[in-house]
Amino acid sequence: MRTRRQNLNIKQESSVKLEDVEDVKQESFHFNGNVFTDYQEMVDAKRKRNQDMLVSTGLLDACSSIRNNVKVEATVTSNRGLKADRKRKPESNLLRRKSSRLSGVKTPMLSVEHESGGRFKINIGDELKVVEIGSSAYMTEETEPQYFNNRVNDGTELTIKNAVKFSNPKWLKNNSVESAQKFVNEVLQQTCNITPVLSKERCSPITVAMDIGKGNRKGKDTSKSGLSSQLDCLSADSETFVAKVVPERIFSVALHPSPHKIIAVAGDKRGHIGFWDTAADSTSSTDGVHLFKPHGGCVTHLEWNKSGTKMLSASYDGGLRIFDLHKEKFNEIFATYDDSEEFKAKPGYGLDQGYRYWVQYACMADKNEDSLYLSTSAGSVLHVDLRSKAKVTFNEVFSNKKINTVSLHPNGHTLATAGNERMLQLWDIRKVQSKFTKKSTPKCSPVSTQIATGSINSAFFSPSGKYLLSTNLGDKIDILSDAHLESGHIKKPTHSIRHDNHTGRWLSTFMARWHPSITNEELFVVGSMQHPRTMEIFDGNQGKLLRGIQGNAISNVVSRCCFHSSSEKLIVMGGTSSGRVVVAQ
DNA sequence: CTGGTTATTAAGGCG
DNA sequence: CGCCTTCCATAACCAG
Repeated sequence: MRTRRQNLNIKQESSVKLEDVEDVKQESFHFNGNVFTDYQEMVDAKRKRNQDMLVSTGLLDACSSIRNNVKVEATVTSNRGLKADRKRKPESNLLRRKSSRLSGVKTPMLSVEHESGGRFKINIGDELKVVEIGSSAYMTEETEPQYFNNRVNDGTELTIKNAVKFSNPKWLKNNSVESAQKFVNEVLQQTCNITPVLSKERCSPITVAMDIGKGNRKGKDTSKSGLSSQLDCLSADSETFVAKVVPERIFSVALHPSPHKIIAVAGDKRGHIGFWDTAADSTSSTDGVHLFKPHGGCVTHLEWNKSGTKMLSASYDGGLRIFDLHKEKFNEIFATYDDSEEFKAKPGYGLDQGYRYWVQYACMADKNEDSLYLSTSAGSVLHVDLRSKAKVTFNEVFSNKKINTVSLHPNGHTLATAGNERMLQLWDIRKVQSKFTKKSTPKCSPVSTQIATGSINSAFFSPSGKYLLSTNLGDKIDILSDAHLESGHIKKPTHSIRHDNHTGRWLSTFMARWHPSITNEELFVVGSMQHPRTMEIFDGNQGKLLRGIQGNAISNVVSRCCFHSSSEKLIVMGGTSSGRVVVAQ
């Protein structure tokens, strides 16, 4: 908006200037019906008009009062969690990129030949010498990725020990491997051995009190219902609610389903996955944080299975892994490869199209780790069924542009895709599947579509299947009711909530996400650009904001959020672009 | 119509 | 504290 206005101003100015140039010849200047012989006089008159306008409309006062009120208190960044070990920082061979232009260095014939994953190949002058520069602080001069797409290994099994060791050494300690091993054995495994009590008490659902959607939450005593009091209680005020869990920007978050322990997981830009046992002994040096690096690129999705024994991780590097806490491995279950001869035996052979092709998103179909849906930057959607012989049961182009998320309706056959083509599309998977097996049928088309005014960051079906929730760059959060029953063009969302989704390129995009439990009220959580930094909880039925969580623990924009699966206690987590995780409970 | 350019965004690191 | 870098984003705009 500001940009547009600025551009407009520039345009107006420049057009005025052109007129002025004309006027110079006649040596008179026109403004507002008056003629000026002196250019400066005309400019002054114009400035006075503008100033009067600002004063008379009260804009100046409003601006200064807003500025005073909005003045953000400097937040103290938490020191909990991962701590950098300066001694371990690689010293001399560290190459940091510096701007030659800004430091006034004359450039020879420089050209960037190729850039990928932060690695540059630069041609210098006539020699065409290829230089690679590691952009990441810990990357040394060793260059060519050892494995396809910079993956951490060739797809063979990945032990806890190695997963820890692949992490950026700057954030590791001497005992990191042992403490991670201990965490898996003593915390994760034991938590999972206790039978969940969730299902038993699910029959007493908490209900939404109708009076809490009215903005400020004053009627505390009138609403005694479980949910509203829980919403009120949610707090992010304590320093113990935040920790640095991964070194870099968080792309994905997940909470372990155990009702006994709150274990938060976050995936970052470089392929790290950090676990945080929020109840860990505060005397421990890492505050219960354990770092692994099973991937070579952004970890775009993390998802636990129902029992909490396995966790799927998906990455831009094209690899999908399952962290199995009993096997104690981060094993690759599927990975894309190009059509090089050496990969012929791999199930993902020939999928990778090289330049600008990557796996954007992957998720389980109904928490089943054998059935996975993937979306790619090229607009294709794949279904990977590990039980089938071919593994890839379809690979179909659904869009001309990148698809950001896929979501399967609980009915098992309606798939929602959303992406940069500004379209939300619903597909009948059964038809796509049959098209893939019998190659005769024509191009498959979506059952229904909804057009958005900007790229769509995400679209998810609610756990009950009633709603479809999408977050788009037209600054809207849209809720569609019974979208899976629609056909053709969906004209209007049931609720359309204005929401600033303009995160820019340094922050992960917002994706509003549902509470995973099926209850009467369907809640969703989303990050926000608001000051002070906020996590927002909405009521999906009403499309209304129920609670904005703020507090000392939230010192950055929380880009990615999720709920704990417990239907008894509300627990929300969020991840920021500095690798910090907030848990509000 | 399309390929190229630029503004925008937040936060950590470094001097 | 102030400046610089980050960079697998998007959108709007502009030139060819």
